[in-house]
Amino acid sequence: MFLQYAAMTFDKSASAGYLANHMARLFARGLRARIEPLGLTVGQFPVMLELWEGDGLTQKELRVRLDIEQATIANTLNRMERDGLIRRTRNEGDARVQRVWLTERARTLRAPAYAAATAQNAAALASLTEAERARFLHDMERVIASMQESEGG
Amino acid sequence: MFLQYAAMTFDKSASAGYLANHMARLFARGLRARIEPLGLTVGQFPVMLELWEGDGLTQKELRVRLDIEQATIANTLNRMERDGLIRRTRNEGDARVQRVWLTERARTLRAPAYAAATAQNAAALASLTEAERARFLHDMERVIASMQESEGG
DNA sequence: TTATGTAGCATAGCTTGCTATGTTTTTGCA
DNA sequence: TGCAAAAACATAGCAAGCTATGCTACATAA
Repeated sequence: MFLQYAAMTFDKSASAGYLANHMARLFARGLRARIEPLGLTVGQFPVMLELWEGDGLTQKELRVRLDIEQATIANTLNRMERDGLIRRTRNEGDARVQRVWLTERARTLRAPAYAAATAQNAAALASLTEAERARFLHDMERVIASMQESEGG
Repeated sequence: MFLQYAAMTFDKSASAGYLANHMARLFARGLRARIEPLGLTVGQFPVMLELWEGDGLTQKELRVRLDIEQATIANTLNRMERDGLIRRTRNEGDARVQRVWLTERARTLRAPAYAAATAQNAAALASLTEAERARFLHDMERVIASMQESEGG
């Protein structure tokens, strides 16, 4: 009886995938509201994080570091170039490769963007203690690692 | 010095929002691969979970339960009707309201869809103990609740 | 050297999320 | 009763994710 019951129900609030999706949408909503005044979008944000740490990266380097598909990064870079956040140059020595550079405007956004992301993270983690936050981040990393493994092999 | 350093850097692997987004994308990739043979998509899946528990819900009821925007659920329902998963009827008594009903085909997908979601959750949580999983799900619910609060007020 | 394969990027077309806005029906109040 | 506000849903248009496919440049092997 119990097994049959278990097979016929699915508690969404006990589903990691369901909760992860909901949590990520709420993070995106909050961050979107905070960075919209800066002229940034939530998809551009992770690219900016990489480039603020050091630009001149190739499209492939961004794709690998951010773990997104090649077509996704290509389209995001198109919008970022359109919006005046980046410029792209061809690589000498290998004409297939392009390098991505921040514009001056993009550089000025760094501090307020960090502040926006930090504020959103703080709001999200408000009810957790410092120890619980560290543990929670670590658990997310473990879950990410598990899915990356089951993806690759 | 330390504060200045902290203000000028942003460790993405220490950012809850960054990790939540990455984790949710990996969940979606895995679930997409598992339910694609069933003719279901990741956006339709949460709607199906609600309807399998009892159909005849209104669009507004789905919107509130799933915490997505009205336009999003409207478009998802359009695709589900197109794909033969649901039918919509007008509510007697209030012509503005519609009720959503599963088709026979949609009902047959319940067991294999539950199995797919369960398998994806298991793969994701493989490296966590049973106690850690429970704690992790609970922490996600707390984080979700915090963001919903800061949204509403 | 030439043919074949691979690497890097672009493009087409889809889903799923969002905001903004329009339409119709119902409600509520003067 | 009639009119304004609100409620429920539809639609337009954008961002960001995906798969599939195409193009060009480079590498490699016969």
